[in-house]
Amino acid sequence: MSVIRTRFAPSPTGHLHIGGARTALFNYLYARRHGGQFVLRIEDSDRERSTDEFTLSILEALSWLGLDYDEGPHYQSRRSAYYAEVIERLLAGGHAYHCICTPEDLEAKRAAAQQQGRVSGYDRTCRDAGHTPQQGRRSVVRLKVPLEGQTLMTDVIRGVIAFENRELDDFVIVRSDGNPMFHLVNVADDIDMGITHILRGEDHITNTPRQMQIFAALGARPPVYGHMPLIVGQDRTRLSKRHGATSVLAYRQAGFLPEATINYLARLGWSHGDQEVFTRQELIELFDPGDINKAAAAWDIEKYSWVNAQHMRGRGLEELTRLVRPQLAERGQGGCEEARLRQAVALVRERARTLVELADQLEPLVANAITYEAKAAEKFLGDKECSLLLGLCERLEVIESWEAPAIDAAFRALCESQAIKLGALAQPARVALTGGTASPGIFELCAVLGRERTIARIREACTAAANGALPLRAPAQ
RNA sequence: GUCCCCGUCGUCUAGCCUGGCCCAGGACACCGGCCUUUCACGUCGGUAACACGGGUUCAAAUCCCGUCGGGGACGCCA
Repeated sequence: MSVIRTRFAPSPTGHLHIGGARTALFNYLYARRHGGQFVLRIEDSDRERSTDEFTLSILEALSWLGLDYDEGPHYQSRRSAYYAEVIERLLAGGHAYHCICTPEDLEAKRAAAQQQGRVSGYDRTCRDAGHTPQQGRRSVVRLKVPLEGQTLMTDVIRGVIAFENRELDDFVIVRSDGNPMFHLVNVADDIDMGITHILRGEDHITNTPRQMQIFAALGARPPVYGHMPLIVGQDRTRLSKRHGATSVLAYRQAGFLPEATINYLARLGWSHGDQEVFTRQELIELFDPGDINKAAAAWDIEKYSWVNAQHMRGRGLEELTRLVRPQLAERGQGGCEEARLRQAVALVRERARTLVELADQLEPLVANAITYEAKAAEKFLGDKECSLLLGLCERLEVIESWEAPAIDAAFRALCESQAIKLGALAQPARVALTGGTASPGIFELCAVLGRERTIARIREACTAAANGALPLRAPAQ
């Protein structure tokens, strides 16, 4: 049994998107699962649309996801000599021919064919014309696909799929400018790089028989194919910007962890019994293309968030603190001392699903100045509440050890003396300290904030409220 | 239009190949109870699906046929 080799072959015409990331992931998992190799190949054969910027972005996204490759990146733009050789072989072997039909002619024929309900492919005008390249005449090279018979593809996900060869047209493999095209370079490279298995999107199903014809013409054995279901939006149409971010790196920005991302991506179309949360190692051990589903899967940010929360829980306090720092820094709150930040993280970690949410909740705990939700302030920072809060401050000042139990006791003592429920004091205190009505437990909150800060913030809030000078913020949605 | 793929709760899915254990299981979301100083977390419970129609069979989500619906591909893009 030879070594399994898979590949990811993105075209650098955009950032790595969700679908591409899952393709890369499955090929990576399959290679790792079987002790094979995972090859990265940049398909930049479209010089017009490929850019270095996108290549770098794709590389960065793969690195963030931890999809490390054993070989590459290979760049198609640097392999012209090899392709020229392959083209020559096809031409010499009578498997390809020069075609001098003009784009305008083809356009007209296509339109006519579609209108009449015929196969809209090339009508093979030049197939047996024996044209040779000539000075001053533009020609493309087409593959000579058999006119009869079938091309059978065995798909590991869908079983055998049969295509009538007459439905395949003599597609272009070399442009008139001499540059080889997708089908040709894709297959030529898969042969040269010894690729044994290809998992790719369902949108390639109809490309596969064409590519298999190139393998046949070159006398090479095609790899094992598996066509994965597409990832679609909630409305079941192809995923696009209007369904939310499609770029993987945008989700890093949104505070998702790479482990959670590959976990969720893997579960889109693949499953292992009832298990929902997987570590990278588990995915490698359990992945089997035979378990991939056939129907398209809808992208669901809610479930992704839940998976992310699960993975955040698996992280240690120290690591979570390290991960959230950049998020805080972006808001100008990166300077918090380590010990205090760590305490704050411990306090809010259970209530955040992403690093961004974590930073949101951390802000009142680490920032020097906060803003207030108008509605909350109006309801909980009236004169009556403020006098209560000022009374609280007096009690807080004399607490011996500034820790949650003692703070708890001070709150309760005041409530008892005023014959009010704890909530009647805790809620105003919460609003004064965080600017909103939702937060971690108030005693722990005070403890992390520190005595000075707690008392100062309450007093400032009361003064500002009395003067109608509270800095307001837009309500959280 | 032609070719190809797909069709289990709103969503991700288990089950389908090897019919009975499935008046269909889990998860997200949603609704309600508990916990509680708020919001979360947690916990307990609930609503909710085999696209439709024919077969085959003692028995079908599972096998066969058809219908309908959705998606993809039809480029000198990849």
